[in-house]
Amino acid sequence: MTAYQSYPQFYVSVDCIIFGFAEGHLKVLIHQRPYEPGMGEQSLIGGFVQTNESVDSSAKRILKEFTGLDNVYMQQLAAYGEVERDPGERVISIVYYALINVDNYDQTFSDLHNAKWVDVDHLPTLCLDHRDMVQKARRKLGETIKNEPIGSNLLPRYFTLSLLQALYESILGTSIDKRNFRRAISEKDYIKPTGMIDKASSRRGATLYQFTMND
Amino acid sequence: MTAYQSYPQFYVSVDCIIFGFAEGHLKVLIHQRPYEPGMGEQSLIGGFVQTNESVDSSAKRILKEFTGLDNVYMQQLAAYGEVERDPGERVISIVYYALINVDNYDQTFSDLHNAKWVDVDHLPTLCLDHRDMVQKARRKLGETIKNEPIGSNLLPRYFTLSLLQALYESILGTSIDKRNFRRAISEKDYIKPTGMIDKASSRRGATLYQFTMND
DNA sequence: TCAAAAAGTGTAGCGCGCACACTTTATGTT
DNA sequence: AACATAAAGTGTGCGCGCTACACTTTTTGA
Repeated sequence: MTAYQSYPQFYVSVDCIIFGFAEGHLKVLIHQRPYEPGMGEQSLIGGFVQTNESVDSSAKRILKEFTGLDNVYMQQLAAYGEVERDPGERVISIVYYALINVDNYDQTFSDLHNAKWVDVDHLPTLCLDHRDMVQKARRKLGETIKNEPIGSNLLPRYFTLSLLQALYESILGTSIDKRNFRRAISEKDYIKPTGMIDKASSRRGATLYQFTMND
Repeated sequence: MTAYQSYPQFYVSVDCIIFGFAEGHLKVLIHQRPYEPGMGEQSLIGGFVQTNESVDSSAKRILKEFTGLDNVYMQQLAAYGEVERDPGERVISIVYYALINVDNYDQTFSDLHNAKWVDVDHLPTLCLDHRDMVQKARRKLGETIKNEPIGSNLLPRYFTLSLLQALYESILGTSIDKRNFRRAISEKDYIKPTGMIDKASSRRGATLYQFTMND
Protein backbone atom coordinates (compact mmCIF):
# COMPACT_ATOMS: atom_id res chain seq x y z
CA MET A 1 0.00 0.00 0.00
CA THR A 2 1.18 3.45 -0.75
CA ALA A 3 0.93 6.59 1.29
CA TYR A 4 -0.93 8.45 -1.45
CA GLN A 5 -4.43 7.75 -0.30
CA SER A 6 -4.71 10.88 1.77
CA TYR A 7 -4.32 13.02 -1.35
CA PRO A 8 -7.12 14.20 -3.60
CA GLN A 9 -7.65 13.00 -7.13
CA PHE A 10 -8.59 14.94 -10.23
CA TYR A 11 -10.16 14.57 -13.61
CA VAL A 12 -7.40 14.86 -16.16
CA SER A 13 -8.33 15.79 -19.68
CA VAL A 14 -6.40 16.05 -22.89
CA ASP A 15 -7.05 18.84 -25.36
CA CYS A 16 -5.66 18.67 -28.86
CA ILE A 17 -4.90 21.54 -31.15
CA ILE A 18 -5.14 19.83 -34.50
CA PHE A 19 -3.48 21.97 -37.11
CA GLY A 20 -4.09 21.58 -40.81
CA PHE A 21 -3.20 23.61 -43.86
CA ALA A 22 -5.91 24.35 -46.38
CA GLU A 23 -6.77 27.13 -48.80
CA GLY A 24 -3.42 28.69 -48.08
CA HIS A 25 -4.09 29.11 -44.39
CA LEU A 26 -3.21 27.39 -41.17
CA LYS A 27 -6.39 25.94 -39.67
CA VAL A 28 -7.46 24.34 -36.44
CA LEU A 29 -10.04 21.64 -36.07
CA ILE A 30 -12.77 22.48 -33.58
CA HIS A 31 -16.15 21.06 -32.77
CA GLN A 32 -19.15 21.61 -30.56
CA ARG A 33 -18.56 20.68 -26.98
CA PRO A 34 -20.59 17.53 -26.37
CA TYR A 35 -21.14 17.85 -22.64
CA GLU A 36 -22.28 20.25 -20.00
CA PRO A 37 -21.28 22.77 -18.90
CA GLY A 38 -21.02 24.76 -22.10
CA MET A 39 -22.54 22.10 -24.31
CA GLY A 40 -22.68 23.29 -27.89
CA GLU A 41 -19.97 25.90 -27.47
CA GLN A 42 -16.99 25.77 -29.76
CA SER A 43 -14.23 23.67 -28.30
CA LEU A 44 -10.95 22.05 -29.09
CA ILE A 45 -10.94 18.33 -29.60
CA GLY A 46 -10.54 16.73 -26.23
CA GLY A 47 -11.38 13.94 -23.87
CA PHE A 48 -10.52 12.40 -20.55
CA VAL A 49 -7.52 10.32 -19.65
CA GLN A 50 -8.42 6.71 -18.89
CA THR A 51 -6.88 4.55 -16.22
CA ASN A 52 -5.17 2.13 -18.55
CA GLU A 53 -3.44 4.59 -20.85
CA SER A 54 -0.62 7.08 -20.55
CA VAL A 55 -1.41 10.71 -21.14
CA ASP A 56 0.45 10.53 -24.45
CA SER A 57 -1.60 7.52 -25.56
CA SER A 58 -4.71 9.29 -24.46
CA ALA A 59 -3.87 12.13 -26.81
CA LYS A 60 -3.26 9.69 -29.64
CA ARG A 61 -6.51 7.88 -28.96
CA ILE A 62 -8.51 11.09 -28.95
CA LEU A 63 -6.87 12.25 -32.14
CA LYS A 64 -7.71 8.97 -33.79
CA GLU A 65 -11.32 9.10 -32.64
CA PHE A 66 -11.75 12.50 -34.19
CA THR A 67 -9.76 12.13 -37.37
CA GLY A 68 -9.27 8.44 -38.02
CA LEU A 69 -5.55 9.11 -38.22
CA ASP A 70 -2.68 7.18 -36.71
CA ASN A 71 0.99 7.96 -36.53
CA VAL A 72 0.55 11.65 -36.39
CA TYR A 73 3.11 14.26 -35.38
CA MET A 74 2.08 15.28 -31.86
CA GLN A 75 3.80 17.32 -29.20
CA GLN A 76 2.89 18.09 -25.66
CA LEU A 77 2.36 21.79 -25.15
CA ALA A 78 1.59 22.41 -21.50
CA ALA A 79 -0.61 21.54 -18.57
CA TYR A 80 -3.43 23.89 -17.62
CA GLY A 81 -4.28 23.69 -13.96
CA GLU A 82 -6.26 26.69 -12.76
CA VAL A 83 -8.87 25.71 -10.18
CA GLU A 84 -11.77 27.42 -11.89
CA ARG A 85 -10.77 26.92 -15.49
CA ASP A 86 -13.68 24.58 -16.02
CA PRO A 87 -16.96 25.87 -14.61
CA GLY A 88 -18.26 22.35 -14.10
CA GLU A 89 -15.72 20.59 -11.98
CA ARG A 90 -12.02 20.78 -11.37
CA VAL A 91 -10.30 19.42 -14.44
CA ILE A 92 -6.59 19.55 -15.12
CA SER A 93 -5.91 19.58 -18.82
CA ILE A 94 -2.80 18.47 -20.61
CA VAL A 95 -2.59 20.00 -24.02
CA TYR A 96 -1.07 18.62 -27.20
CA TYR A 97 -0.84 19.91 -30.69
CA ALA A 98 -0.88 17.77 -33.78
CA LEU A 99 -0.09 18.36 -37.42
CA ILE A 100 -2.14 16.57 -40.02
CA ASN A 101 -2.43 16.57 -43.75
CA VAL A 102 -6.01 17.62 -44.43
CA ASP A 103 -6.07 15.48 -47.55
CA ASN A 104 -5.86 12.44 -45.30
CA TYR A 105 -8.66 13.71 -43.12
CA ASP A 106 -11.84 11.84 -43.80
CA GLN A 107 -14.62 14.41 -43.86
CA THR A 108 -17.14 11.91 -42.53
CA PHE A 109 -15.53 12.55 -39.15
CA SER A 110 -16.58 16.17 -39.42
CA ASP A 111 -20.21 15.23 -39.58
CA LEU A 112 -19.86 12.66 -36.86
CA HIS A 113 -18.43 15.16 -34.39
CA ASN A 114 -19.78 18.46 -35.68
CA ALA A 115 -16.20 19.32 -36.42
CA LYS A 116 -14.88 22.01 -38.70
CA TRP A 117 -11.70 23.74 -39.69
CA VAL A 118 -11.27 27.33 -38.65
CA ASP A 119 -8.58 29.78 -39.62
CA VAL A 120 -6.08 30.37 -36.77
CA ASP A 121 -6.15 34.06 -37.60
CA HIS A 122 -9.92 34.23 -37.24
CA LEU A 123 -10.75 32.00 -34.33
CA PRO A 124 -14.34 32.04 -33.15
CA THR A 125 -15.00 32.32 -29.45
CA LEU A 126 -13.80 29.12 -27.84
CA CYS A 127 -14.86 27.70 -24.51
CA LEU A 128 -12.72 27.75 -21.37
CA ASP A 129 -9.09 28.64 -21.96
CA HIS A 130 -8.95 27.06 -25.40
CA ARG A 131 -8.10 30.24 -27.25
CA ASP A 132 -5.04 30.66 -25.11
CA MET A 133 -4.00 27.13 -25.88
CA VAL A 134 -4.24 27.66 -29.61
CA GLN A 135 -2.16 30.78 -29.52
CA LYS A 136 0.50 29.19 -27.42
CA ALA A 137 0.61 26.21 -29.74
CA ARG A 138 0.85 28.39 -32.78
CA ARG A 139 3.80 30.26 -31.29
CA LYS A 140 5.59 27.03 -30.52
CA LEU A 141 4.85 25.67 -33.97
CA GLY A 142 6.39 28.79 -35.46
CA GLU A 143 9.59 28.33 -33.49
CA THR A 144 9.79 24.70 -34.46
CA ILE A 145 9.25 25.05 -38.18
CA LYS A 146 12.26 27.30 -38.52
CA ASN A 147 14.56 24.45 -37.67
CA GLU A 148 12.74 21.21 -38.19
CA PRO A 149 11.18 19.57 -41.21
CA ILE A 150 7.72 19.36 -39.72
CA GLY A 151 6.08 20.91 -42.77
CA SER A 152 5.92 17.42 -44.22
CA ASN A 153 3.13 16.66 -41.79
CA LEU A 154 0.92 19.44 -43.08
CA LEU A 155 1.51 19.24 -46.81
CA PRO A 156 0.76 16.73 -49.53
CA ARG A 157 3.59 14.48 -50.63
CA TYR A 158 4.45 16.75 -53.55
CA PHE A 159 4.13 20.48 -53.32
CA THR A 160 5.29 23.65 -55.02
CA LEU A 161 7.58 26.14 -53.33
CA SER A 162 4.79 28.69 -53.46
CA LEU A 163 2.62 26.42 -51.38
CA LEU A 164 5.44 25.76 -48.94
CA GLN A 165 6.02 29.47 -48.60
CA ALA A 166 2.33 30.09 -47.99
CA LEU A 167 2.52 27.51 -45.21
CA TYR A 168 5.47 29.23 -43.56
CA GLU A 169 3.85 32.62 -43.90
CA SER A 170 0.62 31.42 -42.41
CA ILE A 171 2.32 29.75 -39.45
CA LEU A 172 4.64 32.64 -38.76
CA GLY A 173 2.09 35.33 -39.51
CA THR A 174 4.57 37.27 -41.60
CA SER A 175 5.30 37.68 -45.27
CA ILE A 176 8.56 36.27 -46.53
CA ASP A 177 10.66 37.41 -49.44
CA LYS A 178 10.44 34.85 -52.22
CA ARG A 179 14.11 34.82 -53.12
CA ASN A 180 15.27 34.57 -49.55
CA PHE A 181 12.79 31.82 -48.88
CA ARG A 182 13.81 29.79 -51.90
CA ARG A 183 17.47 30.11 -51.09
CA ALA A 184 16.88 29.02 -47.51
CA ILE A 185 14.89 26.01 -48.67
CA SER A 186 17.49 25.01 -51.23
CA GLU A 187 20.02 24.84 -48.41
CA LYS A 188 17.92 22.37 -46.43
CA ASP A 189 18.95 18.84 -47.19
CA TYR A 190 15.52 17.48 -46.36
CA ILE A 191 13.57 19.23 -49.11
CA LYS A 192 14.37 18.27 -52.69
CA PRO A 193 12.90 18.94 -56.10
CA THR A 194 11.32 15.98 -57.82
CA GLY A 195 11.56 16.19 -61.59
CA MET A 196 7.83 16.77 -61.80
CA ILE A 197 5.99 19.89 -62.80
CA ASP A 198 2.66 20.92 -61.40
CA LYS A 199 0.49 22.44 -64.11
CA ALA A 200 -2.66 22.88 -62.06
CA SER A 201 -1.82 25.84 -59.90
CA SER A 202 -0.22 28.15 -62.42
CA ARG A 203 0.04 28.78 -66.13
CA ARG A 204 3.73 28.40 -66.32
CA GLY A 205 3.89 25.30 -64.16
CA ALA A 206 5.97 24.90 -61.02
CA THR A 207 8.46 22.33 -59.90
CA LEU A 208 7.13 19.91 -57.34
CA TYR A 209 9.24 19.33 -54.25
CA GLN A 210 9.13 16.70 -51.55
CA PHE A 211 10.50 16.08 -48.09
CA THR A 212 13.21 13.46 -48.15
CA MET A 213 14.08 12.78 -44.52
CA ASN A 214 13.71 9.02 -44.79
CA ASP A 215 15.28 8.31 -48.16
CA MET B 1 -24.31 18.29 -12.37
CA THR B 2 -21.69 17.64 -14.99
CA ALA B 3 -21.20 14.67 -17.24
CA TYR B 4 -17.71 14.03 -15.96
CA GLN B 5 -18.57 11.52 -13.28
CA SER B 6 -18.08 8.54 -15.52
CA TYR B 7 -14.42 9.39 -15.95
CA PRO B 8 -11.59 8.23 -13.73
CA GLN B 9 -9.60 10.51 -11.45
CA PHE B 10 -5.90 10.61 -10.79
CA TYR B 11 -3.37 11.68 -8.25
CA VAL B 12 -1.61 14.70 -9.65
CA SER B 13 1.79 15.58 -8.28
CA VAL B 14 4.14 18.46 -8.82
CA ASP B 15 7.87 17.94 -9.05
CA CYS B 16 10.24 20.86 -8.83
CA ILE B 17 13.70 21.08 -10.24
CA ILE B 18 15.20 23.70 -7.98
CA PHE B 19 18.32 25.07 -9.55
CA GLY B 20 20.95 26.93 -7.62
CA PHE B 21 24.46 28.10 -8.40
CA ALA B 22 27.19 27.36 -5.90
CA GLU B 23 30.91 26.65 -5.99
CA GLY B 24 30.95 27.57 -9.64
CA HIS B 25 28.48 24.89 -10.62
CA LEU B 26 24.81 24.59 -11.41
CA LYS B 27 23.17 22.51 -8.69
CA VAL B 28 19.84 20.89 -8.08
CA LEU B 29 18.17 20.48 -4.73
CA ILE B 30 17.18 16.90 -3.98
CA HIS B 31 16.08 15.06 -0.88
CA GLN B 32 15.18 11.63 0.33
CA ARG B 33 11.79 10.51 -0.79
CA PRO B 34 9.59 10.53 2.30
CA TYR B 35 7.03 7.94 1.27
CA GLU B 36 6.71 4.47 -0.10
CA PRO B 37 7.35 3.16 -2.61
CA GLY B 38 11.01 4.04 -2.84
CA MET B 39 11.18 5.72 0.56
CA GLY B 40 14.70 6.99 1.19
CA GLU B 41 15.68 7.09 -2.47
CA GLN B 42 16.92 10.35 -3.90
CA SER B 43 14.13 12.41 -5.29
CA LEU B 44 13.26 15.81 -6.62
CA ILE B 45 11.29 18.08 -4.38
CA GLY B 46 7.64 17.30 -4.92
CA GLY B 47 4.19 16.95 -3.53
CA PHE B 48 0.58 16.46 -4.44
CA VAL B 49 -1.82 18.99 -5.86
CA GLN B 50 -4.58 19.92 -3.43
CA THR B 51 -8.19 20.56 -4.29
CA ASN B 52 -8.18 24.24 -3.47
CA GLU B 53 -5.10 25.31 -5.38
CA SER B 54 -4.11 25.63 -8.99
CA VAL B 55 -1.24 23.52 -10.22
CA ASP B 56 0.91 26.64 -10.41
CA SER B 57 0.12 27.54 -6.81
CA SER B 58 0.80 24.03 -5.80
CA ALA B 59 4.29 24.34 -7.23
CA LYS B 60 4.81 27.60 -5.38
CA ARG B 61 3.55 26.12 -2.13
CA ILE B 62 5.85 23.13 -2.40
CA LEU B 63 8.80 25.33 -3.22
CA LYS B 64 8.10 27.44 -0.20
CA GLU B 65 7.76 24.44 2.08
CA PHE B 66 11.17 23.21 1.03
CA THR B 67 13.08 26.45 0.80
CA GLY B 68 11.16 29.07 2.69
CA LEU B 69 11.26 31.20 -0.42
CA ASP B 70 8.51 33.23 -2.03
CA ASN B 71 8.39 35.06 -5.31
CA VAL B 72 10.69 32.73 -7.09
CA TYR B 73 11.25 32.42 -10.82
CA MET B 74 9.35 29.27 -11.80
CA GLN B 75 8.42 27.79 -15.14
CA GLN B 76 6.33 24.84 -16.07
CA LEU B 77 8.37 22.25 -17.89
CA ALA B 78 6.09 19.38 -18.89
CA ALA B 79 3.60 16.81 -17.71
CA TYR B 80 4.74 13.23 -17.22
CA GLY B 81 1.94 10.77 -17.67
CA GLU B 82 3.21 7.25 -18.26
CA VAL B 83 0.97 4.68 -16.59
CA GLU B 84 3.75 2.84 -14.77
CA ARG B 85 6.02 5.76 -14.05
CA ASP B 86 5.31 5.46 -10.35
CA PRO B 87 5.52 1.90 -9.07
CA GLY B 88 3.05 2.63 -6.29
CA GLU B 89 -0.01 4.03 -7.93
CA ARG B 90 -0.86 5.93 -11.04
CA VAL B 91 0.38 9.46 -10.58
CA ILE B 92 0.49 12.15 -13.23
CA SER B 93 3.23 14.62 -12.52
CA ILE B 94 3.47 18.20 -13.65
CA VAL B 95 7.02 19.41 -13.53
CA TYR B 96 8.36 22.88 -12.85
CA TYR B 97 11.81 24.28 -12.57
CA ALA B 98 12.79 27.12 -10.31
CA LEU B 99 15.83 29.34 -10.01
CA ILE B 100 16.92 30.41 -6.58
CA ASN B 101 19.79 32.29 -5.09
CA VAL B 102 21.43 29.83 -2.75
CA ASP B 103 22.46 32.64 -0.45
CA ASN B 104 18.80 33.15 0.34
CA TYR B 105 18.30 29.48 1.03
CA ASP B 106 18.03 28.83 4.71
CA GLN B 107 20.09 25.73 5.40
CA THR B 108 17.80 24.70 8.26
CA PHE B 109 15.44 23.51 5.53
CA SER B 110 18.09 21.06 4.39
CA ASP B 111 18.09 19.34 7.74
CA LEU B 112 14.33 19.41 8.00
CA HIS B 113 13.85 17.63 4.69
CA ASN B 114 17.12 15.74 4.28
CA ALA B 115 17.76 17.98 1.34
CA LYS B 116 21.04 18.65 -0.38
CA TRP B 117 22.47 20.31 -3.43
CA VAL B 118 23.92 18.09 -6.11
CA ASP B 119 25.86 19.04 -9.20
CA VAL B 120 23.74 18.74 -12.37
CA ASP B 121 26.71 17.19 -14.12
CA HIS B 122 27.06 14.50 -11.49
CA LEU B 123 23.55 13.53 -10.57
CA PRO B 124 23.15 10.59 -8.27
CA THR B 125 20.60 7.94 -9.15
CA LEU B 126 17.20 9.53 -8.82
CA CYS B 127 13.89 7.78 -8.35
CA LEU B 128 11.25 7.35 -11.05
CA ASP B 129 11.80 9.52 -14.11
CA HIS B 130 13.39 12.35 -12.18
CA ARG B 131 16.72 12.23 -13.98
CA ASP B 132 14.95 12.77 -17.24
CA MET B 133 13.14 15.74 -15.81
CA VAL B 134 16.36 17.38 -14.67
CA GLN B 135 18.01 16.99 -18.03
CA LYS B 136 15.04 18.37 -19.86
CA ALA B 137 14.89 21.34 -17.50
CA ARG B 138 18.57 22.01 -17.88
CA ARG B 139 18.24 22.07 -21.67
CA LYS B 140 15.37 24.51 -21.49
CA LEU B 141 17.22 26.67 -19.00
CA GLY B 142 20.15 26.82 -21.40
CA GLU B 143 17.94 28.02 -24.23
CA THR B 144 16.35 30.62 -22.04
CA ILE B 145 19.47 32.14 -20.57
CA LYS B 146 20.79 33.05 -23.99
CA ASN B 147 18.03 35.58 -24.44
CA GLU B 148 16.61 36.45 -21.07
CA PRO B 149 18.07 38.00 -17.94
CA ILE B 150 17.23 35.07 -15.72
CA GLY B 151 20.73 34.88 -14.30
CA SER B 152 19.63 37.45 -11.75
CA ASN B 153 17.65 34.72 -10.01
CA LEU B 154 20.69 32.55 -9.46
CA LEU B 155 23.32 35.11 -8.55
CA PRO B 156 23.88 37.43 -5.64
CA ARG B 157 22.96 41.05 -6.16
CA TYR B 158 26.51 41.99 -7.08
CA PHE B 159 28.75 39.66 -8.98
CA THR B 160 31.90 39.64 -11.05
CA LEU B 161 31.91 38.84 -14.74
CA SER B 162 33.97 35.77 -14.01
CA LEU B 163 31.22 34.46 -11.81
CA LEU B 164 28.59 35.28 -14.40
CA GLN B 165 30.63 33.49 -17.03
CA ALA B 166 31.01 30.45 -14.80
CA LEU B 167 27.23 30.42 -14.45
CA TYR B 168 26.70 30.48 -18.20
CA GLU B 169 29.31 27.82 -18.76
CA SER B 170 27.83 25.58 -16.15
CA ILE B 171 24.31 25.93 -17.50
CA LEU B 172 25.31 25.48 -21.10
CA GLY B 173 27.92 22.82 -20.44
CA THR B 174 30.43 24.54 -22.70
CA SER B 175 33.40 26.80 -22.23
CA ILE B 176 33.05 30.34 -23.49
CA ASP B 177 35.75 32.68 -24.72
CA LYS B 178 36.28 35.40 -22.15
CA ARG B 179 36.51 38.29 -24.59
CA ASN B 180 33.48 37.21 -26.58
CA PHE B 181 31.52 36.73 -23.40
CA ARG B 182 32.38 40.12 -21.99
CA ARG B 183 31.55 41.86 -25.22
CA ALA B 184 28.19 40.09 -25.39
CA ILE B 185 27.39 41.08 -21.81
CA SER B 186 28.40 44.67 -22.32
CA GLU B 187 25.83 44.85 -25.12
CA LYS B 188 23.01 43.74 -22.83
CA ASP B 189 21.21 46.68 -21.36
CA TYR B 190 20.13 44.76 -18.29
CA ILE B 191 23.58 44.09 -16.86
CA LYS B 192 25.61 47.06 -15.73
CA PRO B 193 28.83 47.64 -13.81
CA THR B 194 28.46 49.15 -10.37
CA GLY B 195 31.44 51.25 -9.39
CA MET B 196 32.43 48.66 -6.81
CA ILE B 197 35.40 46.35 -6.82
CA ASP B 198 35.38 42.90 -5.34
CA LYS B 199 38.68 42.15 -3.63
CA ALA B 200 37.75 38.77 -2.20
CA SER B 201 37.85 36.53 -5.22
CA SER B 202 41.05 37.66 -6.87
CA ARG B 203 44.29 39.44 -6.14
CA ARG B 204 43.79 42.13 -8.63
CA GLY B 205 40.15 42.81 -7.78
CA ALA B 206 37.23 42.67 -10.19
CA THR B 207 34.44 45.05 -11.04
CA LEU B 208 31.09 44.09 -9.56
CA TYR B 209 28.11 44.06 -11.89
CA GLN B 210 24.40 43.93 -11.28
CA PHE B 211 21.19 43.23 -13.13
CA THR B 212 19.24 46.41 -13.71
CA MET B 213 15.94 45.34 -15.24
CA ASN B 214 13.81 47.29 -12.79
CA ASP B 215 15.73 50.52 -12.50
C1' DT C 1 61.66 40.52 -6.34
C1' DC C 2 59.47 37.16 -8.32
C1' DA C 3 55.97 33.73 -9.34
C1' DA C 4 51.19 33.07 -9.55
C1' DA C 5 46.49 34.05 -10.45
C1' DA C 6 42.81 36.34 -12.15
C1' DA C 7 41.14 40.74 -14.59
C1' DG C 8 40.86 43.04 -18.48
C1' DT C 9 41.15 44.25 -23.47
C1' DG C 10 40.48 44.30 -29.93
C1' DT C 11 40.43 42.50 -34.45
C1' DA C 12 39.20 39.88 -38.37
C1' DG C 13 36.54 36.30 -40.95
C1' DC C 14 32.23 33.75 -41.80
C1' DG C 15 27.57 32.64 -42.09
C1' DC C 16 22.85 34.25 -41.67
C1' DG C 17 19.00 37.16 -42.15
C1' DC C 18 17.17 40.63 -44.78
C1' DA C 19 16.25 44.10 -48.42
C1' DC C 20 15.49 44.59 -53.12
C1' DA C 21 13.34 43.95 -59.13
C1' DC C 22 13.32 41.91 -63.26
C1' DT C 23 12.85 37.96 -66.69
C1' DT C 24 10.63 33.69 -68.16
C1' DT C 25 6.93 30.88 -69.48
C1' DA C 26 2.41 29.36 -70.50
C1' DT C 27 -2.40 30.43 -71.09
C1' DG C 28 -6.66 32.62 -72.12
C1' DT C 29 -8.70 36.62 -74.31
C1' DT C 30 -9.52 39.68 -77.97
C1' DA D 1 -1.88 36.24 -84.10
C1' DA D 2 -0.69 39.36 -80.50
C1' DC D 3 -1.39 40.75 -76.20
C1' DA D 4 -2.51 40.84 -71.28
C1' DT D 5 -2.20 38.17 -67.23
C1' DA D 6 -0.43 35.39 -63.69
C1' DA D 7 2.74 32.84 -61.33
C1' DA D 8 7.62 30.84 -61.49
C1' DG D 9 12.08 31.59 -61.13
C1' DT D 10 16.55 33.93 -60.29
C1' DG D 11 21.67 37.21 -57.49
C1' DT D 12 23.78 40.64 -55.04
C1' DG D 13 25.08 43.39 -51.27
C1' DC D 14 24.88 44.92 -46.38
C1' DG D 15 24.83 44.59 -41.41
C1' DC D 16 24.94 41.76 -37.44
C1' DG D 17 26.11 38.28 -34.52
C1' DC D 18 29.06 34.36 -33.55
C1' DT D 19 33.63 32.59 -33.26
C1' DA D 20 38.56 32.20 -33.07
C1' DC D 21 42.52 33.99 -31.13
C1' DA D 22 46.97 36.21 -27.11
C1' DC D 23 48.85 39.45 -24.47
C1' DT D 24 49.08 43.08 -20.66
C1' DT D 25 47.78 44.65 -16.04
C1' DT D 26 47.42 44.35 -11.27
C1' DT D 27 47.98 42.55 -6.82
C1' DT D 28 49.51 39.43 -3.34
C1' DG D 29 51.92 35.79 -1.03
C1' DA D 30 56.14 33.16 -1.04
